[in-house]
Amino acid sequence: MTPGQRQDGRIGIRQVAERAGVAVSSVSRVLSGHPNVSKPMRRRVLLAVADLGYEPDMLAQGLRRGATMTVGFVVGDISNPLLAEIALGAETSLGKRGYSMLLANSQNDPRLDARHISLFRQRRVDGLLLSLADETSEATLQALRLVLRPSVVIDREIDPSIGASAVLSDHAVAIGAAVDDLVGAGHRRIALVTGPSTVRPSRVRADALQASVRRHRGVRAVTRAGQFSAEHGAVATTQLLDDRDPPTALIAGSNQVLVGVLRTLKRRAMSIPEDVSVVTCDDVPLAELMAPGFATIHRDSTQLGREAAALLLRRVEGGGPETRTLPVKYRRGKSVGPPSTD
Amino acid sequence: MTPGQRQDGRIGIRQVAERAGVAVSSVSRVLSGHPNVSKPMRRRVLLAVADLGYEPDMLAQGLRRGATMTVGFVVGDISNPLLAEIALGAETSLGKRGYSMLLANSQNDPRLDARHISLFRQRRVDGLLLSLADETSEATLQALRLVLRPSVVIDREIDPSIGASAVLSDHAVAIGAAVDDLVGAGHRRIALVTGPSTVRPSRVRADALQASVRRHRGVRAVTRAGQFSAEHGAVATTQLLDDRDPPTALIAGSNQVLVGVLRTLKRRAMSIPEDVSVVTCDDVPLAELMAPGFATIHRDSTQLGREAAALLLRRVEGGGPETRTLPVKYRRGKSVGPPSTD
DNA sequence: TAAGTTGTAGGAACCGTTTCCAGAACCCTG
DNA sequence: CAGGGTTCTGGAAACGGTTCCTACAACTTA
Repeated sequence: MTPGQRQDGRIGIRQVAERAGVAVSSVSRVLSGHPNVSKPMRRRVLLAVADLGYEPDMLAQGLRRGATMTVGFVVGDISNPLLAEIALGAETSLGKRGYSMLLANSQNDPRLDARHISLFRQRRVDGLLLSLADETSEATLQALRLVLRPSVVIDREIDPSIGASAVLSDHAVAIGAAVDDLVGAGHRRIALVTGPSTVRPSRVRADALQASVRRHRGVRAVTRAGQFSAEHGAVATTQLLDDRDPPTALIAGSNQVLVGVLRTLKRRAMSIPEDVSVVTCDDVPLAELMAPGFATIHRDSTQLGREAAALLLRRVEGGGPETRTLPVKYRRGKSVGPPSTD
Repeated sequence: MTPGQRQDGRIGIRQVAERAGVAVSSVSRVLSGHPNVSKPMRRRVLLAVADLGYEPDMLAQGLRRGATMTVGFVVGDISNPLLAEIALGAETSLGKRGYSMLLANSQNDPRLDARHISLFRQRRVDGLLLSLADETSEATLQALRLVLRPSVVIDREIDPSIGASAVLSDHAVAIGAAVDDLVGAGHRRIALVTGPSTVRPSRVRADALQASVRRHRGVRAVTRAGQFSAEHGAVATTQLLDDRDPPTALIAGSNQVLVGVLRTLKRRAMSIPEDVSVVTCDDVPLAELMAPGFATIHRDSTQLGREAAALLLRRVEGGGPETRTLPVKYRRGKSVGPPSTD
C-alpha cells in the first residue's frame, strides 16, 4: 500500500501532494498564495487539486492558524424582525469576507448570553457580535472578559474595560423630530411607552423626550418604561389613558409595544389619529405595508448589521475599539393629526 | 523552563495534566467521561481543571473526533419571520443537545445555496438544515451529493438519491378547510395567489385548492402562481379583480403576497370582508395582532424548526432518512364573510 | 573562480485534542 | 501463591493542515 493512501475516500493535502509529486508543504504554499513558489509547481499542484476535487479542511486550518474565520452572533431573539435584519446584514457582510456566522439565541436571558459567549470561546470564534439581553449580568461581563476576542455590541453601552466596539443608533434626534411634529400638530401631552429604563434605546429615548419637550412651552411628557412586550404596551396605554389628564399622543418603543398599544386603543374604540396620535419605533417593513402611512421612527437595521460586521472585522484585523452611531429617521405619517378636542 | 509551559496564557490539556501530575490521556479520559478512571484520578483532574479554569478547544476536539457538534443552516431569507422562527426553533433544540448552528443566508439564490453547502462541508458540519431557494439548481444537488453529511430539507421535495430527511407542512388539509369555510359563507369563485408553481408549498396548495373545489358543486378556483413577493401579490390581485367574473375570495400564499393583495384592495377602496374575503397563509404573530381576527392558514413554525432539528439529530446519530409532515391549521376569522352581491 | 544572495523545495515540528496500545497494578480463584 | 483476568495509567500516534528551518540550486558580485 502506497504511503499516502487513506482508508476512507476523503482526500487531503497529502493525496494532492502525492498526485502532483511534490511535498505537502509545497501544496500548502500554493494554496495559501505564498509568494515563493515557481510557476510549474503552481501549475502541477492546481492541476492535482482540480483532478481530485480537493477542498481544504477549515477545521485543521483553524487549529493551526489560530483563526477560524468564524464569528459568533449572540442575539436576544432572532424571531424579532429587527434583529433578524441585523443578522442578515451582518451575515452578508461577513460572508463576503470569507467569514461564517454562528448564531445563538439567548431568549433575552442574561445567563444564556453568558453561556453562549463562553461556548463561542471554546469554538475559537475570531470575534463576537452581541445583541444582548435587556439586562447585562455580571456573568456576561465576566464571560466577555475571558473571551479575549474582539467584540461589537449593538445598541448597548457596556463597561469600557471590556474594550468592545459599539454600533449605536441615534435615537435622540429622531425623537426630537417626532416631538416637534407632534407639538406642531398641537399636542401638549406626549407619552412614550417603551422597554426597561436600564437598556440603552429606552433610556436614550426617554431622555431625548424630556429634552425635546423642554424646548417647547407648555408641553409635558411622560415615559412608561417596562418591557418590550405587547403586555406592557397594553397595560401602560390603559393606565395612561385613564389618567386625569391623558396624553393625546403616544410613542411606542417597539413593534411589540405597538401591538399592545393598538390592542388597547381598539378595545376602547379609539381611532388613530382622530382620538389619539401614534408614532412607532423600529417598524418592520411588513407592518409598514400593512398599516401604510404610519408615522415611524425608523432605522436601517440591515445597515446596522453591516456596520457591526465592518467594525468587528476592523478589530479582528488589529484595529482598536470604535463606537459608531448610525442615523435614525423620523418619518411623518397619517397616524399623527391634531389632538382631539373633548 | 518546565516542559508544559506556553508562551501565551492559554491553558490546554497539557497544563491541566502537569498541574494534576498525570498524563494528558488521563485528563482527556476524565473529561470525556471514559468509564475506566479511578476516583482519586478523577478528583485530581477535576480539581486542576477548576483551578486553571480550563475549557476544551472544540476545534481540536472536532478535528480528532471527526464530529464538530455544528450544523449548518442554509436559509433563503432570515429576515422572513417565518424562516426566522424556524431558525429559532431549530437553534434552541440543537443548543440543548450541545450543537451550535452556522447560519448562511442565500438570498433565495440557488447559486448561493450551492456555495454555502460546500462551504459548510469544508467546515465539517455534522449536518445540514436546508430551507432552499425557490429553485433547486443542479449545482445545489451536486453540492449536496458531495457533502456526505445528513441533511434535512424544509418544505421541499428533493431528489431521493440525496438521501435527505424532510419536514413538510400539510398545506392540503388546511386549504381544504379554508375552502369549506369560504364555500359555506357562500363563495363560488376562489382565487389563490402564491409563489412559483415549482416550489412545494405553492404546488400543494394549488392542487389542494382544485381538489377541494371539486368536492363542491358550482364552485370554481383559480391559482395565480408567481413569486412570493408583494409585487406579485399586487399584480395578480389587480388582474384577478379585473376579470369579467372576478373571485369573491382570495387566499394569499405568504406574508409578502398578502401585503400586495392588501395594497391593491386599499387602492381600489375595497374592504374586507364586505367587498372581498381574504385568507392568508403563514401569518406572522405580529401581523395577526395588528390585524386581529384575520382568517389564516397557520403553522407552528417554531415547532417546524424543532422538528427539523430532531430529524437531523436522528440522522446524525445513525438513523435513516425520514419524512415528517406537520399539521397546518385553518383558523376562521373576521376577514371572511358572505360574498358581495353586486 | 570563490563567496555571497536569492528563490525554491522538502522535512519535520506543531496546533490541542483523542484513542490505540502496551504495560503496571490489582483482584480473584484454583 | 501462581496464573489469568480486570481495571487503570502513560506514551505515542493520529486528525489535516501550516510554517519554521534547512538545503540545494541558480544567479550575482567581487
